[in-house]
Amino acid sequence: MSTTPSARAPRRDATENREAILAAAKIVLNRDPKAPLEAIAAASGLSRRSIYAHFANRDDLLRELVSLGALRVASALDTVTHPDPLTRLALIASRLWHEVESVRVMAVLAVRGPLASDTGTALRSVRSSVREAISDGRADGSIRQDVPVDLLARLVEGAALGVLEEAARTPLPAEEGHRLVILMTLGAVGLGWREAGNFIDERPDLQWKDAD
Amino acid sequence: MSTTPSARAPRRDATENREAILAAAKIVLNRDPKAPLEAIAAASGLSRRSIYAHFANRDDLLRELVSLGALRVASALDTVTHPDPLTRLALIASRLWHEVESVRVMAVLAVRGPLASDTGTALRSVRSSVREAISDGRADGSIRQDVPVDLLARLVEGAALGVLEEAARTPLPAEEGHRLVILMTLGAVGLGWREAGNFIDERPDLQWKDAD
DNA sequence: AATAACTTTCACAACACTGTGCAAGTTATT
DNA sequence: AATAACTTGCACAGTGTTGTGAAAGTTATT
Repeated sequence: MSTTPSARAPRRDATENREAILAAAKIVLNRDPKAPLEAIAAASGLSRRSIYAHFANRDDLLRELVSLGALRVASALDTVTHPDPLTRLALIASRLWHEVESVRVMAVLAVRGPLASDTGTALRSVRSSVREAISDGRADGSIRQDVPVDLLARLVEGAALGVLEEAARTPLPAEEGHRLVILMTLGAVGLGWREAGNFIDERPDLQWKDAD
Repeated sequence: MSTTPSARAPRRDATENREAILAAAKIVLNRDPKAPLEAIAAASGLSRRSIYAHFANRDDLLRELVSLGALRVASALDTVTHPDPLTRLALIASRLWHEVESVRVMAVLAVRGPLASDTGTALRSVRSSVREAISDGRADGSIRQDVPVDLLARLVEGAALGVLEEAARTPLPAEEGHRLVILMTLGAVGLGWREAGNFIDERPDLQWKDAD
C-alpha cells in the first residue's frame, strides 16, 4: 500500500519510446506530411501497432507534435523584448527562423494546415506581440500606416512564412534564410531595401549566430 | 462514306456537359479542394459516372481545370508591356489579382500543390517576364540589389501569393486586394511604403477598375 | 423514325490507410 | 524470479474514395 492506486510506475523505456515516436514523426512528416503511420513507426524502430499504445490516433500524435513545437517557438519568442518596435519585429523574425528552420515543412503546415487552430492557440502570445509591435511602430512613424494593423500583422506573418516556404522547397542555407526573413519582414512593414539592410547591419543582435 | 471514319459528329450537349463539369469543379473545388467527384457531379447536374465519360480520372479533370486557368492567366498577363520595370511588375500583379481573385483557393493550390509543375509550365512566360522585369529594375537601380534575381523572383511571387492566401482565408474585398497585391509586390522588390503608395497613386493604369 | 451518342443507375473490385482485438513475446522493475 | 508494463504480429473490420462494367434509359442529329 503505497501512495498511488497503480501497483507499479510506468516503465522508463515507455516514455523513451514515446519520445522516439515524436522524434521520428518530426523527421518523417517534415519530409512528407501525410506519410502513413507505418513510416513513422519504422523510423522510430517500433511497430505501427505500438504507436497506438502511446497516442489514441494519428490526429492525436500530430496535434501533440505540433503543439509541442509551437510551445517551444512561443517560449523562445516570448523573451523578446526591445523598446524599439522595428527591432522587436526583426528579433522575432530572426528567432522564429532560428527555431523553425530545421522543420520548415512541418512549420508551414502547422500554421497553414488543418492544425492551424491548435497552433494558433499556442502562438497567441507571439501573434499579439507582433500586433503590438506593429501598432507601436505605427504610432512612432517607423511602420507603414496605409494598411490596417490586423491585416498588416497577418501579412507580416505571411511574409515570414513566404521565406519559410521558399526554404521548404529549395535548400536555402540557414544563414541566408536568417537575413532574408528579417529583410522581408521589414519590407512588409514598409521599409525600403537599403533602409532594411542598414537596419540589420547596424544592430549586432540581428547578426547571424551559428547554432549552439 | 463521308469525310471522317466516325459515322456521326459528337453531340452538342456533350461538350456543354463537359464545360458544366469544369465550371462546377471550379466552384466546388474552390470551396474544398479535395471534394469528392460526387460533389462536383452533383453541382454540375450530372452523375458521378458521367464524369468518367469526359475525363479519364480525377487527376485529369484537375489538370485540365488548372491548366485552362493558368492559360487564361498567362494570356492575360502576356499582354503586359511597359518600358518601366516597376510599372511592369505592378501591372502584372494587378492583372494577376484581377484574373484569379474569384478562384483564390484554387489559385493558391494550383501554384503550391501537386499540380504546381503543370501550372508552372503554363506560367513559364509569366515567370520569365517577372524575372526579366526584376533584372531590368536591378540594372536601372529601381529594384533592390541585395537579393539574387532568381530568389527575388520567387519571393515576389510569394509576396503576391501571400496576399492571395490572406484573401482565400478572409473575404478581402476585391478592390482592397488589388491595391494590396501591388503594394506588397513593390515592397518585396525593395520600395518603402510611401514610395510604393505614391507610385500607385501617380499611375492611372494601376487604379482599380471594376469588373467588365 | 432510326440511330448513334450520351447519361444513368447499380453493382462491384481495388486501394490505402486507420483503428482494434488478442495471443504470444520481451523487458524493466521490484 | 515474479510480475506488471510494454511490444509485436497478425488478422480483420471499417471508411471513403476512385475507377469500371454492363444494361437500360434518354436525347440530339440525320
